[in-house]
Amino acid sequence: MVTKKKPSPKWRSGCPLNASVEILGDRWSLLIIRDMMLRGFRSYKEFLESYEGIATNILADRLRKLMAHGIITTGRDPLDGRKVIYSLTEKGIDLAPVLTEMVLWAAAHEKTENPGLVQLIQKDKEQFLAAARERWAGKTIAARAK
Amino acid sequence: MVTKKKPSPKWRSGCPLNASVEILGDRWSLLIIRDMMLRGFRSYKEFLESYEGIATNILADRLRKLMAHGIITTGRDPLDGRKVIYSLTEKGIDLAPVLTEMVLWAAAHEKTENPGLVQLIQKDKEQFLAAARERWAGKTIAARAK
DNA sequence: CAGGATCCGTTTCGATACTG
DNA sequence: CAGTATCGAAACGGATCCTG
Repeated sequence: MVTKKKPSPKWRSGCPLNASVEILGDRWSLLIIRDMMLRGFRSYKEFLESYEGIATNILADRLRKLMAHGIITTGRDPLDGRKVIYSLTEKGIDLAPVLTEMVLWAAAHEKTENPGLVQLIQKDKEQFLAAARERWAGKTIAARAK
Repeated sequence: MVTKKKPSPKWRSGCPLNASVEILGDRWSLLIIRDMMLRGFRSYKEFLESYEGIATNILADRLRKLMAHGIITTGRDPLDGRKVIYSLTEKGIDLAPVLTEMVLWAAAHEKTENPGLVQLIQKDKEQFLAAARERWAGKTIAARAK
């Protein structure tokens, strides 16, 4: 039989978000970004042991995709050359407002976890974002100094 | 009836977003919400013909899930009793800030589509959100008044 | 005809085992 | 520790069928 090939330019653009939904519309990518941004995770092992229980191949795949999209970078821990660490890029850090709004929405409408963080964000959103940005800016530079 | 066999308590909670990632971390749900919020889509047919090309069973499934999560409701078009229309609930409308931040992020970092809308949002985010909220509040009430 | 439900071949995901 | 290989399970897409 003649097999129809799918070259997979399936996601035609034309409306906002069409391109980014590939990365933002994925559970694991979202959770990895959240864990880096909100919990400070940086290593493969930390993500693996995160209690969502991601599989090793899926984790590797998503890290690869996030790198391909320029949202994270990889490098060696400057303090311990054996360890591989991941860092958010500028583009990744810029997702903080998206994550923040998600957390606020979830807190308002779903049963909320970690009310402390939520209250902190609610109290001063701008300051929280600035702090997150600064914290990550330093780490990114450190990681880039390979 | 269809798949009702989903106990799957796989998603343990403990950190913000864990509960909501099920809906926010799904391509199709995200696109449906976007199409309702930004493009004013309301009917099954409109979603189906949206150029992302969703399959009928997938669309029906996602609409069901969005309803189960209380993000949309269904009802008859008050102007045409034969038509089924979907509306954002309050909870759904509250996703506007999340969508807005996503659009801004995508515009800043991916090749941007529909620059007009993006500029509109950038110019006055708060006013855009207020307008969206008001527009939908009216529609929701109209849809519920039947 | 709009709004789905059902069946089925294909693609992707994910749990586990294994490796440098 | 940081991943790859494998392989069954689930999701997807597409056509078709059903119901009001």
